[in-house]
Amino acid sequence: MPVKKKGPPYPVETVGLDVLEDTLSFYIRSINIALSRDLDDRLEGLDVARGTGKITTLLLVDSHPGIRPSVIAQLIMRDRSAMGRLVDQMIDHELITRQAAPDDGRAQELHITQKGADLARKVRKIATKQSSDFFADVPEKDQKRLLDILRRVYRRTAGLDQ
Amino acid sequence: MPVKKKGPPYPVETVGLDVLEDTLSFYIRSINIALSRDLDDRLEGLDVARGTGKITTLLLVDSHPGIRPSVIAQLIMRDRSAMGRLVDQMIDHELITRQAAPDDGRAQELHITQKGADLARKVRKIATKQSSDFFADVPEKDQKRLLDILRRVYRRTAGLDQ
DNA sequence: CAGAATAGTTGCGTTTGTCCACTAAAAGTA
DNA sequence: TACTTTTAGTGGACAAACGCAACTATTCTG
Repeated sequence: MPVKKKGPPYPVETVGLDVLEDTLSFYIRSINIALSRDLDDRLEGLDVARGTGKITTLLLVDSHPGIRPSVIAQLIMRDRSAMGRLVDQMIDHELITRQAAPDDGRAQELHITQKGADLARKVRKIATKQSSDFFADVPEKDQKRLLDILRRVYRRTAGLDQ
Repeated sequence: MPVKKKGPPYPVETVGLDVLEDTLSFYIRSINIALSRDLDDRLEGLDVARGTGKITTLLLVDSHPGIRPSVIAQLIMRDRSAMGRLVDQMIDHELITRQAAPDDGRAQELHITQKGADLARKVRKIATKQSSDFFADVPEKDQKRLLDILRRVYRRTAGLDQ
């Protein structure tokens, strides 16, 4: 007669996720957690840890000199107040500069600094490597597919299409 | 000679996302934001707003009577301390109960309450509907594919395979 | 029995984001 | 021109949530 093993009544590997098992939202949200942690680890001490916000802002300002905060805000799906703080922070770190827009007194234009440009180069490498490492197990073909689908969802959600 | 239009130097629709354009991480992280907001809206006042954590916990406790906090923690990718607080909160709301595990003095077993079970029923409906609404634009076939791929990534990340 | 590992708790600090109200400027309207 | 509405950005207050690290109590290993 086999001895009854100890251990939890429901070992992790065997637990069913109820309806979440088939829910895209659940997986996106869970993977997001792991993804963000992994990315943060790799950005250790780089003035740009935590959140998609800083990275995206840095890269956008670098590749679009004079871009406006409100435009970035929409792309990273944050409200203007959050965006403002983000900009403040990056200016403190001397990654970007802010100046009034010449043709619109309400708006600002953001520009990259030397330090920001240097960081942007590093961050590009890290971000792309991180993503490909993280999804390394996913077959090439599936990755492409995933990218296409998610890009579409993102663009629609951010209001970039139509 | 055409008059020079006002407006931002880089209108949102035309801004390229630099290397992020092809980075899975970026899309996952961005979509996650929209997804979470949408879900929170739909959970308005339901004792279970904010975070994948509460929903998953509720459903798991409901479908696995006696499940342990540490098992759930691993599935939702949180540390034990975060999980503990989550449990406290749900007990305060009288959604679940906690008791010592009979066979292991260190462990606990969680059980659903009537109120919790009722809520679980509602939440199942909301969560599945939310996900399918949100991804309604994605063709059925792509959704299946997405689900398969993401499920695999999740299971690997959460350490459920092997 | 001694040492290592596991489950859970608690305190601490940090960060992050959201809501709301407010200013200034520009655009629309008549 | 005068009036209204919309847009860009700022600042404060507030509320969570999360992770780390330290600590207790069990249990497992050898």
